[in-house]
Amino acid sequence: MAGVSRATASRVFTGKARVSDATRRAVERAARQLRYVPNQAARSLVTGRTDTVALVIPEPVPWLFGDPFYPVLIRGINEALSSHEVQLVLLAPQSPAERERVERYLGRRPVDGVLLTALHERDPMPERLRERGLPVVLGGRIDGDPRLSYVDIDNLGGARRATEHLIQAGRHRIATITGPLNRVSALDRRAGYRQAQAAAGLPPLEEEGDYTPEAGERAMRRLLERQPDLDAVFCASDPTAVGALRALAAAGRRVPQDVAVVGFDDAALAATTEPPLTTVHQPIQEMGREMARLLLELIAEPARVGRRVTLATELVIRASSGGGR
Amino acid sequence: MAGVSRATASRVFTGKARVSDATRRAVERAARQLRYVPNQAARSLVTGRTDTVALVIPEPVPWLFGDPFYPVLIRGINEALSSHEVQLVLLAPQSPAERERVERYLGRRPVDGVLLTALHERDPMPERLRERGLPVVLGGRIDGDPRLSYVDIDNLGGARRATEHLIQAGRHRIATITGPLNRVSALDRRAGYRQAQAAAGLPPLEEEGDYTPEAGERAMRRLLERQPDLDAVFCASDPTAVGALRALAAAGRRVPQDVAVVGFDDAALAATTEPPLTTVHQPIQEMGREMARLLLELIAEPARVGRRVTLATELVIRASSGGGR
DNA sequence: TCACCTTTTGAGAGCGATTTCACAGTAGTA
DNA sequence: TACTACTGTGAAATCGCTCTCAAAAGGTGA
Repeated sequence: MAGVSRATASRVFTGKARVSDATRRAVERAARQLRYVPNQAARSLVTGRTDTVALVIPEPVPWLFGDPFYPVLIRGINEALSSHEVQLVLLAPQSPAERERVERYLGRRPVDGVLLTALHERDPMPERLRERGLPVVLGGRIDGDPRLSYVDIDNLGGARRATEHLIQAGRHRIATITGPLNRVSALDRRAGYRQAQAAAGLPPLEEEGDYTPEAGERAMRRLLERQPDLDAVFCASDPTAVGALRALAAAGRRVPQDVAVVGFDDAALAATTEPPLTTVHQPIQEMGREMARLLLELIAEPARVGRRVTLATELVIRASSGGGR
Repeated sequence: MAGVSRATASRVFTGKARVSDATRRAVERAARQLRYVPNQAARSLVTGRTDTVALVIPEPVPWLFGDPFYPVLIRGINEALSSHEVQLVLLAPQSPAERERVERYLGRRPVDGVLLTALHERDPMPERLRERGLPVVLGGRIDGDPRLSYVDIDNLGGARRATEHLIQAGRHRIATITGPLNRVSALDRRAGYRQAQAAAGLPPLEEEGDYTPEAGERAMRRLLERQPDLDAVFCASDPTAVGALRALAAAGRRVPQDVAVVGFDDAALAATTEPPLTTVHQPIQEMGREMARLLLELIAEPARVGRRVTLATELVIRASSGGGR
């Protein structure tokens, strides 16, 4: 319709090669009239690229409690992707069967690369995908093949500084409510707590939670039974801290006068608790950006060895820990 | 490697044609050794199918407040999809620019069909996608081209019954806090409230919210100023009702003795408010199932005319409305 | 005007699968 | 034994695009 060969038309749509202005316009006009859009499958077949990357969120339950973790992460990812005309798709398997289906699906290479988050400690999925030749970047550290790239938050350092903050505020009977201990992030946060306690010569006092307020509340009650005179608690997540605050209120303890509380996440809800929550800020959007950057690198240069990035956390001091250091 | 032609190997992987048991096993063994997986792009090119459908969630902000709306919807969708070996991918554009990119992307037909939710009243996206020949099913009614298929919740009927319930409980000064009025669902719920009020000869008393607790709290305060002696409020969502409860508590009103409260959604949080919330249950998982079913039909038979399904809602009576009818 | 260089364009191969069509075997029937 | 009817398999076309290579067109300077 534009009076040119398929080759030239293709040049207009891919935009790489030079085409004279006149023909470009003719082709574009024809395309508009015909409502023509290049077929993705045919294009992928020859280029070997789909210009799509997947974010796999194998989280069965809550999209993180009322807190915009994924929206922020996604915004960061899209930020890095947008300049490359790469589309992000989400895969959210809600059961083990669906996880397997997602893995089979990804094996057929409908995407150029995969971002994985919310992994458990020894999840085999990333390694299997990498073996199939798919570029993979993890959100969150995992102890495994050193060829796997990841972007992590400095959970250990953040937890250590949070605990140190409590120690410097004069607290001496500091407990912790951990996250689910099959998650590396939970282990790292506990390790940070332990380091700080050990350095100050204080004994650890721990109860396991699972990052939810309900578990946090139960764990706090158990801690109060075990050690009624505790004067501080480091919670491995902000929702956990919310639960702990509830349990403390129910037990008649004042925060921060009787018990200081520190959380982790700097979720939106941290600023709105009563009292406002001292917590560890994690740069979620930057994490997304960095994950996407690494993945694009890996796609461009698949032979590349695994790269690891750890992003710094920052202590945000509010009223729940008894104020500034 | 299996000593057969590509044609036969293909027959094994597609599974449609008959292949002798011996060759099937030989091909499968070879595939396993070679780690061979059919390439999706090449397959799509010839079959014209991608065995993928997209769920587009153009929601910029909260993935619905701490409430698993999308996980439940997704579970329903996957339920209907799983028997057809069709993979669901999510597209979550977080800005107008990203929405456009998603639309361009879908135009290249990387999916067989599209599910759309959380639309505003006059959103042009579904119509544009349908024009491009993409099968589309909407989650939630939209007034537009009758060729568009949708699955809706009976918002009007649910709201009407909720209001009637308040009237039958002897309330006579019943207000409503609506949702964002650019959403069809919010308009329908308001219409249901109005119908019930008009039928009982009661005047409407309305404030606009946006389905969030914050807006609900503000709206409730405004209502109390406008009509201090109101004795009931119908809230267009459960989070809205949570906000309203906060405002009522702050104003010293007892629920349900002074003011009866009814919500809409039957979100998880409805059962845990103080007092537990009377609300309108919507069958989210069934909605997802039905959306996927309609879409699969449409993919199989694209010429099909638009189909509309409305799912019934159900009033769940708890303490916040003063008990049983 | 001619030789030479640069830009623009077209012909055709090829990406990796599926699928049609025809042809061997193999078995069943007369 | 000959004929028919299936089954199972392979050869080759095809899907819609991109990209290499070579030729045509357009410019430049002598």
